[in-house]
Amino acid sequence: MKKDKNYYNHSLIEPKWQKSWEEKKLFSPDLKNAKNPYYNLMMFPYPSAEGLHVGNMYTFTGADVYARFNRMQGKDVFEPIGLDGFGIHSENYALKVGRHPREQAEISEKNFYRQLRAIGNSFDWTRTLETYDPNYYKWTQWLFVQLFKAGLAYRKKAEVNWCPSCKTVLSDEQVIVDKCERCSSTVEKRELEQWFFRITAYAERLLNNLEKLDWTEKIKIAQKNWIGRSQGCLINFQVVDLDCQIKVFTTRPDTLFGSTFLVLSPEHPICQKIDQKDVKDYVRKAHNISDNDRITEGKEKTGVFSGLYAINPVNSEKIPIWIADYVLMGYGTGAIMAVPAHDQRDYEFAKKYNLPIRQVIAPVSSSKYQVLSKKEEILNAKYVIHNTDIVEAYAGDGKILNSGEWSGWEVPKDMDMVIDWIEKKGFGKREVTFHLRDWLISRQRYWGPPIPMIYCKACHDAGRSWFTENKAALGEREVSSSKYQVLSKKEEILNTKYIIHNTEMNGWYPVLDENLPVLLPDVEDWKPRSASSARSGLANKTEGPLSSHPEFYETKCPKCGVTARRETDVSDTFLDSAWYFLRYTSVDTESVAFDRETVKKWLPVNMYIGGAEHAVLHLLYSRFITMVLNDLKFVDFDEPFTKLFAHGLIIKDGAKMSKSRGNVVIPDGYIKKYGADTLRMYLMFIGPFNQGGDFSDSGIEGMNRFLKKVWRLLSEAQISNLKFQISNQIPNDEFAKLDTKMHRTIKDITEDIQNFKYNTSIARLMEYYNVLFDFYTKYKIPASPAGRLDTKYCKTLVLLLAPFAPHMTEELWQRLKIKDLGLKNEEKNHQSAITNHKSIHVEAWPTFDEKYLVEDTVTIVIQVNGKKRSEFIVNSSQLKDEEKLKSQAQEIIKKYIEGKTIKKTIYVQGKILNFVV
RNA sequence: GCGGAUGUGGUGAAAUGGUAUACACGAUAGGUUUAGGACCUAUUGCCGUAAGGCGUGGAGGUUCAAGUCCUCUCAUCCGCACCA
Repeated sequence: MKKDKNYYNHSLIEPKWQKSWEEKKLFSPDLKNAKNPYYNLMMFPYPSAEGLHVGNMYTFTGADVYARFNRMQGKDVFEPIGLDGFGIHSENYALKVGRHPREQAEISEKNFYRQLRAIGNSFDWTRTLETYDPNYYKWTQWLFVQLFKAGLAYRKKAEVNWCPSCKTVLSDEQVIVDKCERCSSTVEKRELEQWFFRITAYAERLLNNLEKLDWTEKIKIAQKNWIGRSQGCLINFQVVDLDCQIKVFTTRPDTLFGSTFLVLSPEHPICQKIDQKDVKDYVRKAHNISDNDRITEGKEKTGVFSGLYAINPVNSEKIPIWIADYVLMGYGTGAIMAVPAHDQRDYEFAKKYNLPIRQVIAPVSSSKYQVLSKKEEILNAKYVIHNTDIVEAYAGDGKILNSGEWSGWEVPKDMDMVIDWIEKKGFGKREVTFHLRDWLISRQRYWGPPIPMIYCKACHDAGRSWFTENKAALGEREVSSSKYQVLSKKEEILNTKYIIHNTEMNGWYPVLDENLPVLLPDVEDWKPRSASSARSGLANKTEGPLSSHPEFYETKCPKCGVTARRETDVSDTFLDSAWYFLRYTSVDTESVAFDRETVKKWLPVNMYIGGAEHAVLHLLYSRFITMVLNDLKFVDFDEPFTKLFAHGLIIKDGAKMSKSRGNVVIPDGYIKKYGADTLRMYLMFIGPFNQGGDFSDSGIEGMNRFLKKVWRLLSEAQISNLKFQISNQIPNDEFAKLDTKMHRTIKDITEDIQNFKYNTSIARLMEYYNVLFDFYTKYKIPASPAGRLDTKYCKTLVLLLAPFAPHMTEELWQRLKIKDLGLKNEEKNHQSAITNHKSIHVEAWPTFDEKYLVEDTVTIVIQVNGKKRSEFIVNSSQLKDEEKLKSQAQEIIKKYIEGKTIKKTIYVQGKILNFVV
């Protein structure tokens, strides 16, 4: 490449400013005293070892443009960065390359921070954090203890998702259909005793708060669906000849008369008690197949008759109880009342097993549903109808029939009428059910914060637990959380998700605060172990690598002082990231997790930018943890992120970048060749920031060309002190045009950046450049670019460009401030000079004036019947003179309207003149 | 099945109900250059010599005027999924 004097040497200039900004702490706000705090946060990355790819760079740059824009608006912007380097994803990579996770973390950290510096973001480099740093995870463990003491962390034996490849349990949110979120292995079901966080206690609040959040709508919808609130009715069915009731949950209590059998999930407690071979076989078989197989086996329903009957409380009918795996234990009560006429699944089941079908809803006459309504005999049937011609269930509205005193009612929208009736009779009650389940927090892995809990067998045998000694504290908690209540023994059996403080908690004590952190020991055998090799201290078949290290787990009971055993599982990596935004404000404090005053000043986060893939993972967990901290009076807000913007995804060849696909694009090569500014702008130009796009390097040359053009226009080709002379040769209206264009550009770009429409912002910059270029080319003055730069037109260009191309604009800005520097220095020195002048990135963002937005002349389009036929230019002052414009226009388009009558004329001021003929 | 999104030139993509394709990429021609690159100029939705016509996945509708609003429909992508 030929290097003339005007050559923009990005490889010299970019590192120069990156170093300068960091050294001067230009982007490190004074957290205690900032007047105008603005917390601009991008979801922190987990440092994959290939390094930062352009997908990461895309999202970070997008967030950075926003931060820089706001900083120039006069806000004290805090844009921290850190690494989410604990957890399965990092450990799996370490496994792959055969390196110890700690060693790999060091390598990744170095590489990632190097890359993050090279992209030129305005990060606060004085306040970084890494989740695997003991100074950080000490407080992650502290947080766990807080949840435990609040009764929100508990152990229970439950059917959990087990990834055979990662050799650990997973939370519901980490199972995608039936595959592990990390390695895509099919997950298995295992009955294990595990630590859970009681996020379900916050289900209602997590749902209701959504309304007040200024978040991307689709994320709110995803959370809403995941929480999955449904309102309905709990109904008790007495089991015939047994002192036992079965509770079912239904959202359609109005169809109760049509319930002709009950169905239990194979995991339902009652099923375990039935001593009947076919039942036992079925239950065992159902247990052994994965959820996905249940679904994919053609959806053919299977089941078995339990031999038991129940009484339908509304009409005292004796109805059979069946067991079928289409009923899930994890939702509702694990038992349903089947209404085959009005539920498709029940219908299919009834058809297959020849069970009675009774219609109790008559479809409204306007309904598309024909099959039921045309059958007179069905409508008139009194009671049980076997195998009628009904071909599918009808789930819509209509009139209730065959239902005793309900017959003739319209199907009520909110079911209040029906539920009130049921409650009065006393065999059921109003109930709300959620899809959300408790957060399974333990992981049988190495690379995470050890769960800071201690199990003491002596205390266990004596029936002691932390709770037995702290009942009072806990009681308070129970009152403050509406949904959280201790159920009776009986309810526990039927409703396993609410098992609280039962014997499983006996013997458990949290590690004392002064003993935190529980350090993750440096062990050689850190790899996940197969179940068979696990040494069993507890009843668990499946434990993490730390369970082979007595020097780690052997400890003293905080209560009675005898030898006790530490928990050897580590916590889920999503716990690490559920509170990091708090820690950023207090990375240096050693006495608390976060400084309350600073947090109060800076949080909630003003703008959180991140990927939509975290809709039900990180974002839900962070909200939950914040609510807990709010309840425990550690923070005074209960939502962590006021605004959330979901950016798009950069894909490559139509697919998400991933190492398995081999389509990961690393930015380093592009940065080396074109510079970070070019790549930043290219990425931002691909499309709207919330849409992402396909990465191809075809357009990158063009963007580099644009930046070089700007540089050429404004850099000092010949060093000169010539001032810009306003020459008489230049007509005044040329300046008026420039002014209009400049103010228009400021307005458009300001609005576009606020809406994350970076692509059109850049387009406007290019247009503006083109106008300036034409102007300076046409008039060939001033003689020197240095003089050009010192005009408001060019300063504005540089300022507007600054958030996108921070390095080049800084260089230009500093040259402007030291115009004479070049006279004394060689070009080389010039490019490496750092000045003490105010950085462009803290200069004021240009403002526009409405009065300049009005143009002198306007083009009016002439249409005939809505079709464009011509146009003409009118002086703005004449726009109001409608009659004159009309006659002018008619003259112009004479040939189109000759011989026709004008029926109507529509004039849109300054835009369109439409003749209807 | 439910929910969300997206369909516009050769490509990435613009368009408060008001000139469809801004801004780029690519392509073609010319200039400049020892050559290549870079740079500059012009052209570039489709059909047509032209006049003109046709064009925003498809079919209707509302309107003086529809990419935009309404109804139906097709395709692709992404969530969730036997949720009672």
